[in-house]
Amino acid sequence: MPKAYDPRETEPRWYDVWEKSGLFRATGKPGDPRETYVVAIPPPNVTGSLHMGHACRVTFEDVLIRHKRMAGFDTLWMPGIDHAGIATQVVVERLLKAEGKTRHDLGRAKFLERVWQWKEQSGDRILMQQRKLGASCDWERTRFTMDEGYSRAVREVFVRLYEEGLMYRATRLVNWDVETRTVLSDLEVETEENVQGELFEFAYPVEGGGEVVVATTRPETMLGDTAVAVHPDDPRYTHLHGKFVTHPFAERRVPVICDGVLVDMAFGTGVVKVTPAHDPNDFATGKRHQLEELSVIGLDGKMTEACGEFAGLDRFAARKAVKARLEVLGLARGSKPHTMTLPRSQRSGTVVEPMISTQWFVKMEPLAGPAIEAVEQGRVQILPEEWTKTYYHWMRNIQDWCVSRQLWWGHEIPAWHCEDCAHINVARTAPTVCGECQSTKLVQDPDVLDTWFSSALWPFATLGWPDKTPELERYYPTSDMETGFDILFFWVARMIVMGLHIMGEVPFRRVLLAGLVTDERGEKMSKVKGNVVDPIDVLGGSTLEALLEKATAGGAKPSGLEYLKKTYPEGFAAYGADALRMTLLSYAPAQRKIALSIKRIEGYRNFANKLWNATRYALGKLENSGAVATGKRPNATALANRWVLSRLDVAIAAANLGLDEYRFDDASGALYHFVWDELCDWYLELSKPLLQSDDAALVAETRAVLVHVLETSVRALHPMMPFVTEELWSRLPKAPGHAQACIVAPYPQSGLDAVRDESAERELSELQQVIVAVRQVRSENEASPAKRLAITLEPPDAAAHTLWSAGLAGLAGAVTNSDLTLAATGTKTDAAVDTAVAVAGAYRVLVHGVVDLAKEKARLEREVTKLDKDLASIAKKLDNEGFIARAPADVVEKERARRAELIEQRTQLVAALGKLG
RNA sequence: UGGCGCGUAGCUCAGUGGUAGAGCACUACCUUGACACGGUAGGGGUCCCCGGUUCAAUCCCGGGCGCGCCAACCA
Repeated sequence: MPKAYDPRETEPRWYDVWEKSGLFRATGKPGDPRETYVVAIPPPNVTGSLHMGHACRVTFEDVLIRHKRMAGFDTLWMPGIDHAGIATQVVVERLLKAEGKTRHDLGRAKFLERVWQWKEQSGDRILMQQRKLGASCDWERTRFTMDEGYSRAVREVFVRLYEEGLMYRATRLVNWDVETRTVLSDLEVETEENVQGELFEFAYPVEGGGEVVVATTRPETMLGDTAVAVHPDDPRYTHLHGKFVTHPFAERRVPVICDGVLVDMAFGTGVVKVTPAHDPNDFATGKRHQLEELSVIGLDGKMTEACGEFAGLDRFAARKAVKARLEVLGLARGSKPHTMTLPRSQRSGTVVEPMISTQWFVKMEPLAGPAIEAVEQGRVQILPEEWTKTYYHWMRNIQDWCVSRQLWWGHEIPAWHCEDCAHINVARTAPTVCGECQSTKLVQDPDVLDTWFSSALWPFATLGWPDKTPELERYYPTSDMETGFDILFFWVARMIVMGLHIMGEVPFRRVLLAGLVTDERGEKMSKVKGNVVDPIDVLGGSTLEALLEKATAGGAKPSGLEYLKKTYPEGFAAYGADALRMTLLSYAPAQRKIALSIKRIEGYRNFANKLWNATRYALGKLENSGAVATGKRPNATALANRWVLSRLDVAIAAANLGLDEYRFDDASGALYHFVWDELCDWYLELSKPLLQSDDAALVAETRAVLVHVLETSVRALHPMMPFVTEELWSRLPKAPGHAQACIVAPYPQSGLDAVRDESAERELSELQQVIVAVRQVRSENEASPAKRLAITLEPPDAAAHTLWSAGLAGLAGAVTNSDLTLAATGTKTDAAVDTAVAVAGAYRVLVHGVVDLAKEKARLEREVTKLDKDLASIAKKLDNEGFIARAPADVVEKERARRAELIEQRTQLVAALGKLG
């Protein structure tokens, strides 16, 4: 067995074994008596390559699944890929652009062929990358949101909603992305804050003389102004009520209206230009006053025919031109800087243009009610709980959902427009004649559906709905939905809505929301910043040169490259999937940010190596002994053996609890600390003298405990670190009839695989205190651990004496490399000048032959200072009458006992100090 | 403007009404037969500030300051 663990060899080998042996598969058999546990993966975009966010999803979900699989559930982890409408179309259009073509050159059918072609060649890449992280999905069930069956589900839901009056077509002011030329839902619009813009003022001449000055950040929209509004109570403008102003470019009379909702008297001039066709507030105002909605910006972002001399200009060019013309006409009234927020498209980044357009909408209010109720009643639990408030807030203020998109790549809308009577025929299959006029001139709606509309059906569409499949029967509702909090509205809320409405049942029992993975400074990873850490590089390692090259290719800024050089001067070692997984798990999942640090990954790489070497040690000690892990807790009599089983029990209990309650940090932390701080630091050290004992029964017991504890620890860690644990498990000697592999071995249970033994813990902690005291003296006085020390130990009472004479004395001597003499109970040895006196709990430890008296004095003084500090804080309580009178009796008693012990310790140390002079 | 959250060691973060923790970093010593991807010992904190409740507050409550996210938004 090599001295250091190398994940590069182990990981692909075991993954292959698991997958080929069918160990990831759910049975799917209706008769299987096991309870089910189901997770539907948040499907990554087909355009995507694995990033840290995905790695986080894969890790968390794989941990959940592996834990439940080992715990005996019939587990199904449903994998898949999302067709990602806009993102994918943009990528393929970019490819075409390189060939000097647009999608319009190809036409719709040819273009879609190209997208499918592209999907075939790159679609599986991310699935392969998920495997590298150890994802134990049931791969044979992999679904794509544009599969034939899935499309049927989408169509079915659309038609049903339409039939129920919940899907409707309407002309509204919508968010328009002029770059990709499609409508966006409210959620796809992001606001850029603190943009420095200008507030431009100009005058409208009032009919019959005078003028009113209005202000705007978008001068070009004045071409579509169909009113000027003042506040009805504004005394400055009462003379304008009922008047008209003249539009300087169009031959148009524009009415002055009074509107208390739109106008804020205190802002600007108190007069507002009203452009109903291009502003949400103005749109609402227009409805209130029956104003004309004049569209002046076209879907292509250019000014429309209605704009006269400005027609055809790009919206931003038109802004300049309008301003210039107003200057010429003498109507400009200056401008001032203005801080504002800009709505931008999440996809293209372009400024979103409010436009009047006819689109398909889902009526959300009737659907939101049950979705709120389901959470209120606990049928869906959201963790961390704080998010439920956010969920309610959004659901209670819900707006109708615009679901049509002017794209080619996506689910086609199952609606056919009649060219003769304009009737809209919504149907599951293409109709041949119009249901209204029997005309055969039917044209399918050219739009596709919002990708999130199909995603909303994910938990049941993946299981075969609308067919009544056995899978659907067995695995719906799913168990946990684990995902990033950033898509709570986009996806989770909509899945709950659709699950309840279509299936009549929640889509999952729990929602587990995780934070965003950022770089170690807490900054979002972005190609431009150059701080993207590719999970695959972490697994297999990468040089700084390769990292820089990749960042450069990704378009990183020079400052980003500097950051890379500074932060990762050595590049990455091959840390392995287990190390990355443990690192991600070590952060509290609910944190808003998971600030991933490479140093931390290195720490868990070291942990994997620690576990590897603990096993290496054990295998050496077990060789040819016939000791095997039986899967049953061995009987233990020796203190160290009882103790390690007790500590293992505590760790197992914490691991199970943490895994059940979405506290992966607690679960992984408990096992990490058990393995490193207790198993390796204490038990393995104590086992060395035990295994050298002449007592054959003791040696046999210790071997049995050693192999059991290690094998159980490995099983307990498996969900988190599947690769190294599978490898070690395969090497550990096991009794016949054991499980096929660690991945399907039973998950350890508190009380079964280990058992709490409080007296063993108490007694061993005394041993630890004594050992630490000796080490402290050694470290302070005589650096060399090679020097053998002579020690006298004074036990506080007869019981302690018995314990130590029964074996602890030998252990302590062996571990501290010293000859330990156990003093008779009640002896107070008069310490010689070269003897250091240490106090370990109630024990007095005398270390003889100490050379450096000055250092020993310093050590004692430090100890006394610390005791004084502790005593002062206790005194503050015990001297307080209120504390004695009102604090619980056991708390008071505890403080008194502690004070007594500290005073005794102090007395001992002061006496020792006196000896030193 | 509203909602949610955060402020704890140099850094990244756990945590609790009664003794303040981890990982990394730091200091000293140690290549001991599992492991230098290691061991032993050690240094390091006004738990953001001000009030209140309490015998006792880092924790609960109120206010402030700073920061983040989400939602809304004045042309």
